[in-house]
Amino acid sequence: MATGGRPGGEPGKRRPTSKDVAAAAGVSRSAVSFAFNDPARISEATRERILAAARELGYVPNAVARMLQAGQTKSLGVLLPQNVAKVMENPYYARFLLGVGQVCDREGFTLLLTPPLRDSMLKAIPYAAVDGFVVCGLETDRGEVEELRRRGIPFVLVDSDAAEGAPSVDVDDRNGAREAVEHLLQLGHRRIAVLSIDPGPTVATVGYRGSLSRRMAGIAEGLSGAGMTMNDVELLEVPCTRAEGYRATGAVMAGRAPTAILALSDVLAIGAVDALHELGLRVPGDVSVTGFDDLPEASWLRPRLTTVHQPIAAKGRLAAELLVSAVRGEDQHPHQVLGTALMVRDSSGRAPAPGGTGTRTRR
Amino acid sequence: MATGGRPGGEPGKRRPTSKDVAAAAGVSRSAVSFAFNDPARISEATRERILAAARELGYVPNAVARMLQAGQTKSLGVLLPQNVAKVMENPYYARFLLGVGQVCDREGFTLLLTPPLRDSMLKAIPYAAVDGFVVCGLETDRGEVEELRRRGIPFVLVDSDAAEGAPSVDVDDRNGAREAVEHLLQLGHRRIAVLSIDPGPTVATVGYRGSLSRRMAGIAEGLSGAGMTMNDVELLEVPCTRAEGYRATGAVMAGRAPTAILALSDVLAIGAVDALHELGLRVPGDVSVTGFDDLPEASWLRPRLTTVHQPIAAKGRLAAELLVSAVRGEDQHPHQVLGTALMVRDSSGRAPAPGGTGTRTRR
DNA sequence: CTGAAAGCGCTTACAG
DNA sequence: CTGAAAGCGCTTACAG
Repeated sequence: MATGGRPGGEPGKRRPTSKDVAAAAGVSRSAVSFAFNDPARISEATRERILAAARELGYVPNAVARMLQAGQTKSLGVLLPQNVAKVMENPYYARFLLGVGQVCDREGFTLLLTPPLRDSMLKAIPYAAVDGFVVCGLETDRGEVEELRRRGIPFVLVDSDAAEGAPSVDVDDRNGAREAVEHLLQLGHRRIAVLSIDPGPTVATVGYRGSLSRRMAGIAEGLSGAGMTMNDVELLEVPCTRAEGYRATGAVMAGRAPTAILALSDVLAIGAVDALHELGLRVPGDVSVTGFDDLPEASWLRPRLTTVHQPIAAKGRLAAELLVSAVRGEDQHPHQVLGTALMVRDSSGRAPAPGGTGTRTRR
Repeated sequence: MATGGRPGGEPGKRRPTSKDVAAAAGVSRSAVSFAFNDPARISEATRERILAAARELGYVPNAVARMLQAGQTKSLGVLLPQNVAKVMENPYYARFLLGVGQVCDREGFTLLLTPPLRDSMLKAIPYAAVDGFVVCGLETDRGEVEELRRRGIPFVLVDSDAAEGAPSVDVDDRNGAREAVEHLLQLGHRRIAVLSIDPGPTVATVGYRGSLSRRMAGIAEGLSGAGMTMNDVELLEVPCTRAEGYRATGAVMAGRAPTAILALSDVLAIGAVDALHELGLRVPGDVSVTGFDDLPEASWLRPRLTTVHQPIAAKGRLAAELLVSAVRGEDQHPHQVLGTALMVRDSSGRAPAPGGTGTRTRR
């Protein structure tokens, strides 16, 4: 429904209300309501008359009024860390929303996409007509979670830092990242570039947050097994798009030219592979590439991408299920962590002979 | 916000209302409202007291109540032809929603995804708290558009049959499909399979609708240039997923084995290419494949997909812009048609020597 | 079987 | 500068 007085189809016509229908059918507004919601309570004749009047006037009950009265919206909000366009550009979110959508479809909820308001995810809350929020990638400091909780609105945190007691769903980012590094190290790679996701401005003041911090920790852990530290890898941080992965890879290959690129998202890895091909380099012959996410696309590509699988849709599904429970006031199962797994495919291989860009064909 | 009494964070705590805040701060409810919406109207001391009380109680204004009173929701609905999970599985929609999202972000609207209710797109309308709808792929018969219009809710039709007077956005499907066929015919293909999107049950009773009907017409037109008709091609209709494209291609190659597959979506085409590779067939050496949409993925793949480009994001953007105009009661610019263009890339080539599966390597 | 009344939580002219 | 009152459009006990 639309609350606005101005219609699109027939300009100038105010949307009819139950009062209009009641008048047209010569009954009370309650009778109109019953005709729609509890047909058994009125005689068939009256009901037919009301429904006919409604059809005639183009009446449908106002959704907002109904929600206010019902005290529920039957709609779930997804509080996004970026604007809608950015999110939709990222296949990761399409997959995540698929999972959330499965639950919405099954439970009869509709799905509201809520981007930050004036750069704040929390500020968007009072403008969303929903029964609760799936909060994506909130860069939590305790304050924000506390604030969420104080408002008494059901919510589930995804890809954040687990805040004690707050229902949340994560994957084992640390383990996934560690496995990816170890894989590359085992293949003999020592000059590794980490193609990471731009953590935004807050990183300077508060350090890494959420999944990114766990992945960084996993990388450090993996490196330490080979006696290396984060200082021994080249770290690039870019927005999470194929184009940026492409661009950054061009830049890094023009410089210290690693033998392996460990990307923290498949989208970035895909851009990296393209850039390497464009430079006339073979993947994995000259440079190995690993991704993170295991998007469906990762195995469509040639070479098929070696990447860290995370159950994205399942994460969305679980988050939505926890949220629906919370909305219904059922018990909470606070902190859930789903597993990751390294998928070794074709984009990673042994490091080229040590010491050398020698054999490498540069266009 | 959430209207529900049951919070997720602190169970049992009723959400505070402006009345609670007013009581705590010792002022009237109007004062509370002013503190949030028109701070200049009250003294700084009072305002601070109110805001402090609100913070203390975890109060945020109820979005639904606010919408009801304002007569607008600042949110746009997308009326989907399928459930949310299905839609999110289709990269076409991700791209379309990207376009819609750009406008929402810019104009400060939030985006509600509304799947059909009991198989009816129209039935979902009275449950959506939005100012208007982008209606995707409605299988219009005049009745439904008429009903939409009578309800006085702003709407814009996308990928439907243009209904006179109803604002709508389409692409030139017919031309796109015709170009794809002509391209294959020019390359010498005569045994062509059309891998089409399952039109759903209504097709039996009312024939093809919307973009699908236009694409079919374009194909027929293209074929006629070579003295062929629809009877001379093999038509397969499957749900629009990569997996179904894969499956159908396996089936069709086991049968009459065309030299070209014209898919009516990139997702299907991608599945087709995979299936052909799996069968040990070369693309385009043994079989040519063309797609429709020109998803970003189409040019990531090897071979890069020959496909019909349609400006998906632009379509979403334009639809949302028209809708926002309608919501604001501005003038309508009814029927907009965006262009398509054949992108000839690497998945299509000359038909193999006529007459023969002879040279083909079958695993 | 039907109607008058209260109330969901907010905002906003209107008085003071 | 602040408060009491009406109203957004609906639903639902409660009387009749």
